[in-house]
Amino acid sequence: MPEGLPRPERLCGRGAFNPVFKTGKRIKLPELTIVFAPNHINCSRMGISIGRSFGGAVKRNRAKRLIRELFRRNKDIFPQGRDIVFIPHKGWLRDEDINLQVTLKNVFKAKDKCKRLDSGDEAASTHW
RNA sequence: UGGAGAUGAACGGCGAUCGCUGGGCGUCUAGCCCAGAGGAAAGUCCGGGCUCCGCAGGGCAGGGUGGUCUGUAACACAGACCGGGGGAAACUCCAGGGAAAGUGCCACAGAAAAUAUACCGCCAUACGCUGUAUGGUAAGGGUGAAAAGGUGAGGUAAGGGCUCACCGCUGAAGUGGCGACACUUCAGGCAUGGCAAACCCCAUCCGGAGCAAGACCAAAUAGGGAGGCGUUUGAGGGCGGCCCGCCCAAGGCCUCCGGGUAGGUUGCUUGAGGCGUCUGGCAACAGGCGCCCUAGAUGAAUGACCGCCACCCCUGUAUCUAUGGGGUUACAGAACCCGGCUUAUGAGCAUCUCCAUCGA
RNA sequence: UGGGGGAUCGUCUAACGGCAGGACAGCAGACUCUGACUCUGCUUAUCGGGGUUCGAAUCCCUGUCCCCCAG
Repeated sequence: MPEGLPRPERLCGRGAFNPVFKTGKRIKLPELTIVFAPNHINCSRMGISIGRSFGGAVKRNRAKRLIRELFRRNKDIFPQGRDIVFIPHKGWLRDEDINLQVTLKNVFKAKDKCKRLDSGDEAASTHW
């Protein structure tokens, strides 16, 4: 799988973000919240929503870069054909992101299992 | 060597891999090459450029500035100087015009808070017997943040610029300086208590909005829209608020087909640019010559990881030094562009100045 | 990004440059057999830092935070 992240694989504009927020499922982790919805395209797209309350411009850019890097390096963990939005929480960025990678792996593995068993998206969000 | 003050520059370097943004080349796709955050990019507190409002008119209102001169595109900025405060000095701080144009305020306390006045006092006179009345006085006490020149001497019933000397103040003249102002002489005999960051007066400056300005392309939706000419009348509208003044302008005629939302393109980075040098100037700065091109995103690019060197920190061995581990630091991220100001900041570096000590 | 407004007890609010007041809340006491109501008393505040002034919540400068508008 290529490790690039060109513009078609990112969410741009309010028109791309709003359907995800309206119809998407949410997974809440202590570090961040993940919202995802199916998009009817082959590849999956990602976006980051981060408000002013997270910190200054340096902190926000830092968080965005780290999340983008994580997504780009580990595309195979994430499900295909989804729009995924990451919302980092306030106290993040104090620790390293190694833990986050592992937890994300676990999350989506569990989700795949549930999907196979229940053949639905609903089961994943309850545990996390 | 120690302490203090002022100013300036810069915050790792090289290489490899995977990514992002812009530009160029290319068979326009694969790919290759080049470039890619700061001194504050921040706050948005001032001043400009640029764009539109037709031109950016006059007065009033409103707002800014406030020692002088100079610099500048302009400034609330900078430089030099003047005056005052601080410091032993280098140096530093000051919204630093006008209180005799007018209005207002000065709580409590105090006799009195600004045309002066008199609580305790002091003195004189009268009555009277240790007080009362009248008059004089403002030196002393007391109040207050502030009490109507200060100190000393003479004088006086007691006192008082009442008189004198010095200081301060005010006015006039002269000299020096572009000027703020300084100095000298003479006169007045003390008059203008403070607050203008209270209203205000004086001088001077300011048209409004802002790149989401503005220009262009253009799905959807509605059916009209746009441009030009022109007369009577002057409705209505526009020119930051009001008035004046100015302009557009209904109905008419002619010409044309567009309109403008979602979205896109542009504005968008060559500029009051930077560096070096010479000349003028005390300086800020200006001028001449030469060289250079140095981010341009739009859910918003500058990241991750590895190696070597450099620097810093820590622990043990060790004490010239070597080895091991960790870190690349603080504040912080361009959003039309400049000049400032303010604020946030870690460890240092360089230059100059002053003081103290030691040495020659 | 640009433009405008604001910050006062725990909460809502008032103030002429001169002792920061009121209501609710809290605490204590009184009343009551007890509680509620009522009464009395107390506690608690001018967003931070400078300046002007004798004196600042108020005037000026500067920072922090919040709200609104344009899109």
